[in-house]
Amino acid sequence: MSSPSPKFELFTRFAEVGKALGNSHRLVILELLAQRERSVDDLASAARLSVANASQHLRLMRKVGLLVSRRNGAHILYRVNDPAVLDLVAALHRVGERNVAEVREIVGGYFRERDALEPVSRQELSRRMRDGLVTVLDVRPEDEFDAGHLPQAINAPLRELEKQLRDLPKDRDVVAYCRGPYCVFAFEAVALLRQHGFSARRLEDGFPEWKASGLPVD
Amino acid sequence: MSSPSPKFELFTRFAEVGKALGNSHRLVILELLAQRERSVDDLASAARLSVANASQHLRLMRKVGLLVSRRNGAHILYRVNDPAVLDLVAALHRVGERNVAEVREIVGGYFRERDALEPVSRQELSRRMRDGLVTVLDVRPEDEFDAGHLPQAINAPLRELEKQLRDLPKDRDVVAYCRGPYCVFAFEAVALLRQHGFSARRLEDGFPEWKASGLPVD
DNA sequence: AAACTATTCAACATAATTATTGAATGGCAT
DNA sequence: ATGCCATTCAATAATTATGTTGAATAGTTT
Repeated sequence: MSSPSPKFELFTRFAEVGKALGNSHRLVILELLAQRERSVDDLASAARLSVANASQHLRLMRKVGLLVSRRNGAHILYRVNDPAVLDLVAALHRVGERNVAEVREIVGGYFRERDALEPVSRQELSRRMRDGLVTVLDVRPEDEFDAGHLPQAINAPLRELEKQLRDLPKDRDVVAYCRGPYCVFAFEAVALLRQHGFSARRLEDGFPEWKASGLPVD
Repeated sequence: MSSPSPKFELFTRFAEVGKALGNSHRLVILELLAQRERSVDDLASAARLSVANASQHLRLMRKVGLLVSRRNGAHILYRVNDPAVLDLVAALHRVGERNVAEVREIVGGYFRERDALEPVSRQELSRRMRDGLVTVLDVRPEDEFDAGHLPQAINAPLRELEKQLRDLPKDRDVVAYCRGPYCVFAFEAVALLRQHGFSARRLEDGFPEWKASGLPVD
């Protein structure tokens, strides 16, 4: 344990990964990239960052192994390549959610009031989909839907959801999902659906978690 | 997503947890506290930090929910209270190990050369312990052993291992473990045991992982 | 080859983190 | 109460992170 031991150097590398997770903009980018591959300027506008700044964040995350990139024509596309990264982000969210007092307030004050009912678990939704008893609604933007979604899911981005309501069968429960457990789209969609008389709940988390757990995707 | 949305604030909290993981000294402290509860000055000397500095690191980790503390007489004792934190640290190590190129070099250059054989998995060790075919060696310091260890394990801190060698049966395999997958003690112990003619391997990870996976402890 | 475009780099100002020092707090024991 | 000890706080200096700007690069398209 004297001077920089090999073990301490390892821990220094691990700490670099931690540092890379230590910025909210980067966590937003990570969530976006958990949905699908995206180019730098695409990400920059989605995360409301300058291109140069987004590029720097991306470079850092690639350096510590959270992301990989490839060239496609004029664009450089980044993505999350390692399922272990999704585990890591999920674990981070879990600890954050459970333990940070202020987070509890935000979760309680904003999210819970829009979702009196408990969310649906992946297993439960999977079972009810087999029985054909449920309408599955993907409320993410169309591009993310196209890059992969739950089987039988209907894409209904929030802005267009109101128009699509008439096409949904009223006699079936609706389960809405989006990017992940803290994605506001699903909460808003459930609120809107209930206003219009639907029996609606949200999936406990989002598409990346569904896919990572080995359940089928289209 | 306009201005500080509730979701972005949540991500800011998550990022604070990430930041707390973004320092190698704090990761060392976390590993120590994954073994057992410890006081501030105890930790400070174990991690080779000043007391004031250790106190600051501990306060930060407590703030974001990685640690909790309680008073015991004149001392304040810190510990890891939430199993989700162990998951998080494990996920961090996994990503770091898999993806950071320099880590691979360190692992390859230092650890692997001391451990030609593959480590033993928890399941394998558990099975062989049931069959009574193996000597289990806990090479952590005595205080950590006393706070909890694998059933039937013999405590042999590295410094005393050489003296204890004569008491170990030579006809049985030895499996050594310590604090976690990157704890040097187990590597050193295996090297020493092999020098003395034992058939020795190390457990793939350490005591906290064993305990967290629900296996029995003494 | 030239013009174009997406991305990265470099330099900078600002802000945050880190470790140190020494002082302050607040239980505990005499 | 008084002194003692472990811990925390406050102030500081050095280091590192962040986001902007504008320029450089490198690959594509015309």
